[in-house]
Amino acid sequence: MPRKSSAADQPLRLDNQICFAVYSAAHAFNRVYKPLLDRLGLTYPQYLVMLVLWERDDVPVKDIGEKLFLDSGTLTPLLKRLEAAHLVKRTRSREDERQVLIALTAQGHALKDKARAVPQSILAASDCSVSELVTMKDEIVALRDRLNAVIGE
Amino acid sequence: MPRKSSAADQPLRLDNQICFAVYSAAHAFNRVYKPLLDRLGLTYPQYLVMLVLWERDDVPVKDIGEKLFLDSGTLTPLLKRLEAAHLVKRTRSREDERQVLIALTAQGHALKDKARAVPQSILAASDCSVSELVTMKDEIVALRDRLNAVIGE
DNA sequence: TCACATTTAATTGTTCGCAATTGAATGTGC
DNA sequence: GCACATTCAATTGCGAACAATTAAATGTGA
Repeated sequence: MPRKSSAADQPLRLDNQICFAVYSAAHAFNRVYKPLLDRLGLTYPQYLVMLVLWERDDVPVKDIGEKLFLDSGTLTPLLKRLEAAHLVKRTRSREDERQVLIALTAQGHALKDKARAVPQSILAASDCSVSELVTMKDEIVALRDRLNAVIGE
Repeated sequence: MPRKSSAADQPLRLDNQICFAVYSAAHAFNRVYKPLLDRLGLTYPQYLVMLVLWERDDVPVKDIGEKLFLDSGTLTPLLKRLEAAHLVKRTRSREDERQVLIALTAQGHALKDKARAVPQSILAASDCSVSELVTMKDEIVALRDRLNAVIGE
């Protein structure tokens, strides 16, 4: 027999869960990005790595991982694919042979100009004012940082 | 030579992108959920499927996919793993042989009680009032729905 | 110096997520 | 009734994401 929906079930309802809101919004973003990034020959995580490198070049894998909250298990194969696409170069550091430094190639640098169109398209798709998005972004980042703080315990 | 940071670069800065806020928050949630869901023997996407089924049982794969924004390529293997864990049963519909109906087993139903502890722990980890979370959730859902509307064009 | 811990990438194995394709079942227009 | 399109799940292949392990380089303490 079907059970009656009870007040005790409310916290378990899908629509009440902020995590699902975030999870499904992340996928929605991914789907909006897909056609834009296809033109650049990048996946979304690859695009994030390129964003990091466009800000600062010649950094160890670890630094990229800290900025994106990703580990080497994710980044190593991703960076190898970027290298195969001639966008980055991977070289062992002279000072510390454990580190692999990631540097942009000329092609990698050049891609930045093509990438400038992307945030504009995303803004349009969001159908939202910049100030609203900035407020939301800050709230989500604050939540993320509180969650990450709990993990480190 | 290193290029000077310019105003034109601002939209490309990682910290300015709401999509990265959402993306990284989703991963942070995942990491907080991990130890909680390990006790239930579920991954996070599996947990989402169970949330759907706890609300309504005996539904075709497609219905689950519409609620979670996932397709059969993701759900079919996931549901087979849930079946292997004796939490659901997959049977072809009599009325429409194309459909596979997903029903909870007794174990699957029983797991709901153990799952009630999860949202409480997440709320605690969020370190945030319920009303704040509800507001954020509604904003994020609204954004997600606008993004999804663009995709369907 | 030498044993030991720490740091850093790489590797392996499992699970998502999705595009593209396949194949069977169903619905439709004529 | 029959060709045709549509619907639905399954499959295949690729790219994340992460846990756990490995291996090499570096740092530290006695």
